[in-house]
Amino acid sequence: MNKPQRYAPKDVERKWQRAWEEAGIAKAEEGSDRPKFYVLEMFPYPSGRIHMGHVRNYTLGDVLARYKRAQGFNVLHPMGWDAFGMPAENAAMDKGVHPKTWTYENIAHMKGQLKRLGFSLDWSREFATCDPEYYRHEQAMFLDFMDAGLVERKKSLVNWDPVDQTVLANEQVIDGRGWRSGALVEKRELDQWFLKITHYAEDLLKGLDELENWPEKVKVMQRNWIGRSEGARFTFRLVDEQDREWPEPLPVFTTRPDTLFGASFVAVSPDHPITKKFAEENPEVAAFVRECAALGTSEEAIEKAEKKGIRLPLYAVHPFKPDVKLPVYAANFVLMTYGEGAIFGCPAHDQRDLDFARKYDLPVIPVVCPKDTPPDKCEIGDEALTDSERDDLVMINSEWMNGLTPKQAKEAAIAKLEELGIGERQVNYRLRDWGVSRQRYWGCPIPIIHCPECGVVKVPKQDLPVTLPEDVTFDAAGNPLERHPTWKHVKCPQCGADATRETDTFDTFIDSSWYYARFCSPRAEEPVDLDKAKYWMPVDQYIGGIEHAILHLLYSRFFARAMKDTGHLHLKEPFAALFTQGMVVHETYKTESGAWVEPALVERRADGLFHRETGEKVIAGPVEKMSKSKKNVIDPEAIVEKYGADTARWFILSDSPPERDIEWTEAGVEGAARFVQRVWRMIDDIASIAAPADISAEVGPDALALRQAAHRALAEVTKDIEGLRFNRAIARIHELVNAMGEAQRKAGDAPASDMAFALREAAELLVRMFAPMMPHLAEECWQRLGHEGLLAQAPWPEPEPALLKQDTVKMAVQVNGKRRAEIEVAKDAPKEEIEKLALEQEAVQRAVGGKPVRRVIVVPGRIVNIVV
RNA sequence: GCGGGCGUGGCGGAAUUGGUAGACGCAGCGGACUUAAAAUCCGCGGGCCCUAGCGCCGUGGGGGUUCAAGUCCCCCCGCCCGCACCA
Repeated sequence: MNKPQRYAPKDVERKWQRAWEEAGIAKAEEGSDRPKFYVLEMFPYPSGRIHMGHVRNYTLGDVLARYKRAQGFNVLHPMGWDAFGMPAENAAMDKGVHPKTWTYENIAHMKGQLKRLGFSLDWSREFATCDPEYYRHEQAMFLDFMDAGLVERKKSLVNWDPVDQTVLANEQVIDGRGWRSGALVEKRELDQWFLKITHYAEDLLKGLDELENWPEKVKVMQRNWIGRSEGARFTFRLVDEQDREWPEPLPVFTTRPDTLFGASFVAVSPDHPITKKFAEENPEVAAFVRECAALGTSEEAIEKAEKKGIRLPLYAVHPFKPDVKLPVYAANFVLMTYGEGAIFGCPAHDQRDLDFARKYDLPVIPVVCPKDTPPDKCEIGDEALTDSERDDLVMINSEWMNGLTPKQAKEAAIAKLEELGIGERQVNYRLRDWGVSRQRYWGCPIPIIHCPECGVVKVPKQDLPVTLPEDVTFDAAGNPLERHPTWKHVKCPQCGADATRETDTFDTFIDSSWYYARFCSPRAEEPVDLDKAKYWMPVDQYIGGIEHAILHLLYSRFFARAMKDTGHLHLKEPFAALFTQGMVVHETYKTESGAWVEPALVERRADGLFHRETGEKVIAGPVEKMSKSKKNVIDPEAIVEKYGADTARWFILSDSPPERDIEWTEAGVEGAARFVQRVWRMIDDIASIAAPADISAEVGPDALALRQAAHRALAEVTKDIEGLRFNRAIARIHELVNAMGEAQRKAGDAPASDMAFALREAAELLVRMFAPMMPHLAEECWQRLGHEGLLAQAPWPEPEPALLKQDTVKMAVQVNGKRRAEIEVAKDAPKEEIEKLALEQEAVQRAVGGKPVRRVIVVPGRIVNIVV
């Protein structure tokens, strides 16, 4: 046998990548009548370099894309760039690079990295969201959304960074300070654009039930986020301390109208108009409002804040008992943004109300009581009785509702409120409208002009896109669009008067809320070519990180609905199946002085870990998500350089199921690299054996066993890929390679013709089944095996049914549930025969020990259990 | 607090509908080859025991259902994630 050459991934991979590109293997076919499969991974932000999370994400998608292609599907597997966002502006401020330059350079670099990983992406459909050619459609759709009543402009409180002169997202406020400037963040009221996602609250909630191939976890998170609750809205009559009627009645929302007879106070939000009114004339109320506002910024403060309130000189008249007047408070735990910003307090049956009542010495009147407790014994201590669904509860102290269950009482109370004409049944949602205005440069300009005469005017569609000016500066705080000398000064398209452009840009989440649809027709004159979308949409498999469980995925579902209602799309649910992959994690390292050390600088010696350069002792810390701050980052480019793309792909698919976190280890990668070499040697070896093209001669037992192993592995791997269980598929492939190695060894240098055939057949099947995971190695092996043409274009093999059938099966024999022997029987052997054979076993006889056999359970193909 | 998930060797993880627990990989140990090393190949590998067996125990803990439980039911413990004053 000639000495096999080491497989050299670097040259080989480049060669096949070029071949694939020339053959256009990844190009989705237009106008095809084949069934389609749209596999999409969340597109990356072009931060500069790809990271291991990308490698995992895109490898998962690529395996599926290649597999589906081989299965005969017309596969759409596109890639683009989520290219607007803050880091580009930060780079501009830090390094003086223009955001556009920075972004497009990053894209070019990362595209090269993705290509070197061998992902079969249809690059002809590529776009970046910062291309005017992309965002002009976003602007056009926004105008259509306006016409459809899905856009609103209103004042809203924002986090304002006084140093950077910009609005911050909640996530960018850390302990009340701006994450970049460190300045104390202020609440400011600004005019903002909103998309009315609440219009679809019910539909977004209901739609979740249809998404069978979404993780339950994500659906639950979205359900909670939408936060539907059923209850009643009604109004209190208010009177002042002189018993004079207050001009405006006070609306409140409650989910517990059944507990109305237990009400002992009414509370409004510190931001409520009533509170504000009293704050104007009463300094104590004003102080209280300020105190609450100050507390509002830090999340921890909210968590631990004590229930606090201040009396307002008002009383609320109980709707069912006109002679009862409830004191009105402004209270810190009542949110202006939910419901009506006002509540009635029923201390006996709500924990917050109870805490509040104990503090201010308000009555606690139980109105719900367990059936078996006498009403006069029903007392509330420090814990409110909040249950209302239990059937063993009855209403007490509630006049005409006494004796009803809380459930019945809810209905009765609502009916009464309706009869009195002061309230009705209402459904409330936690979901708020989506504020999309950002005071930033590097985003999609909002296509609006403010005219002193005409007010808000839409930019006419023929004037789109409103493009970003490129001659901007980043040397001052604030929005560069705001201070640009000319950009914002325009004539009103309606009356021609001097007017100003909207200088806010869109939240970048808008960009990613419809890109999946654009990929169907990336160069269309319309946002989406409906004919194309009708073929390609929905995305059959969407893959990405769990961190987008709510925002991106909910916004996308909203956008699809809004697009449908404005004629830009034909369906409501863009992603038929969702897969959320786990993170790539790595051990962390620190020196004894506490400095983080990157893995590349850690040297493993017999007596511990040491810093490669300084020689310091290094301590291994917990395994955590790769992050720059902890320096536990492995650069994919270095891995590809050292081991090749296939090794990286193989390792990241091995061991851990894709939905779980995977630990990146040097040893693991080495193992994957060894496997690549082993496979190559084996294929090279088998390729040099002359094998018959057909097998008409007698097949011996060894050859048959190998054939069966290969075909079974194929069947298993096919199932596993189909179910995205790539770690299992890989285990099956390892098993086949082990079996082949054994057969090879047994057969020696000159195998008989039946074995030669079996080896070659196994080799070909092996190569074809790992091809989606290690496509370069597969092509090289395919060629070595004498094939012409690309494996990437070959169909998926099918196992021969005859070889999947087993003639005999091994069955365990248990006595009283304990395994005592194993028998081999014909697969279709009758139960009686199996039973007889089992009882004949020596070990079984010993275990039975002459005791009478009470029962024998035979599960054909699985087990025999003898009960004595 | 509410909701979701998880708990299996030294580690990552397999295990069909309840049917031989620990597939496969990593690390480890032993051996072959070699002057030596690397590479490669082969083998071993849950725990316990002065009883080494035809033994006993074993999937976070306790109980239950069953001929049979990692898997189903009840209770408890621990960990991870999400939401959190939502009336």
